[in-house]
Amino acid sequence: MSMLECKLPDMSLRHAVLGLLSAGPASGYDLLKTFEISLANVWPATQSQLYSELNRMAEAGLVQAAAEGPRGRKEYAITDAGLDELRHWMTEVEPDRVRRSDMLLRVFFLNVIPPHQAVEYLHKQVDHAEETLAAYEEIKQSIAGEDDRLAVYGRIALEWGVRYMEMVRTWGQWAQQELQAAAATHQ
Amino acid sequence: MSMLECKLPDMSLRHAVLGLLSAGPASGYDLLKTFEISLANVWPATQSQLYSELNRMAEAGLVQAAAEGPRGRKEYAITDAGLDELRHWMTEVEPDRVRRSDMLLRVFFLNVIPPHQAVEYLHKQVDHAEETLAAYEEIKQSIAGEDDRLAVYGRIALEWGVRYMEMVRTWGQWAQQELQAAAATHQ
DNA sequence: CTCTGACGTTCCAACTGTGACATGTCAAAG
DNA sequence: CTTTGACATGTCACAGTTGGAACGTCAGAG
Repeated sequence: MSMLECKLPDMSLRHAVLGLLSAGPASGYDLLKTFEISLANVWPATQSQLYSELNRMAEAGLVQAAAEGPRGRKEYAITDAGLDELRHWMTEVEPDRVRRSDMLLRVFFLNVIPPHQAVEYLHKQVDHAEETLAAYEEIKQSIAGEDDRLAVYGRIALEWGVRYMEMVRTWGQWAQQELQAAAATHQ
Repeated sequence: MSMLECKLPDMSLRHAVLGLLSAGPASGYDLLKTFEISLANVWPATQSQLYSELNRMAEAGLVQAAAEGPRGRKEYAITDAGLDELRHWMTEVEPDRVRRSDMLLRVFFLNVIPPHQAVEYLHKQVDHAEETLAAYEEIKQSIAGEDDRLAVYGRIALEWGVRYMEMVRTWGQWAQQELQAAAATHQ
């Protein structure tokens, strides 16, 4: 009945951009690099998405095209309104916890393939977790020295990744045993 | 250069439907209920998506409209082609590991809010994890008796959820301490 | 008998995300 | 001087996701 019930779109990309710009002005190209390097595993974005979002955000007054550099480079800076919006999103908006996982979706249907293939599937997930874990541990070592304010939060996010991969690894190992135990019972 | 490089769309919804139908025929309405109850946390789907996907799948020969019930009810059954496609997806297609998380995205930008609010944010995540964990543990108890083939995989998926929530809980607690330690250092 | 609520399907508008294509600048290597 | 590759932005079509509106059936409660 009420128009208040309507749900607004997420637009987390917008907030990701605001977050990056809160650390200082940058061009679309700069932001793209940052997305590829440090936000790739949390909120990936393509170039086309980024540039059009920046234009929309400029129109909405959340960012300002601060300076024009060579090669048509446009440097954007966050505005006060943008900073307000970012803080509002950080503190007032409930994170969306629904997380699609086709890895886990497959687990629900493992009964359609023979048990040895199901075990193989789980084994592959463990392998992947171990590889990623090794990569994360290396990053962890490389940033161990820094102790500035920004590094603290980066380390906390990275730690999430480490613990997540450890979780997947032990879960996958446990699940394989579980399957073999079930196979033995049903022989 | 080559046309082989093009990436096909995911269509995991399609495979989720195939997976559900592999357990027996069902109508769009039935499937919708199953999505809402058991797949909600892994691959949510809306009614409009489901019905149109079912029509597309019927056209593609992956499912068949088996029987017409009362109230225009159309019961779909998986075909051999559908089963082949499901098995192919289970064993040959690499799961997509990119997982967007606006909860974790916020962590990257916690420096834009005062430390006490950052701690509060992490605390909220811990609370939520504990609540969800309690709900999962209850489900775990309720299905502890069954030991049929299907229950094995359901239990494995549920265990993932339990371990994930435990991970978030301990990570969040650790992160709060980390923040307080950092605040003390920089006083 | 009428109303309610569950059952059941279809269509549509809006937005997000993806990949491909188009366009052009500038610096450095050969 | 030409080519390569990084820099830099814009636009398009297509597919997936969401929410809502619309339509109709059937069983049971009052």
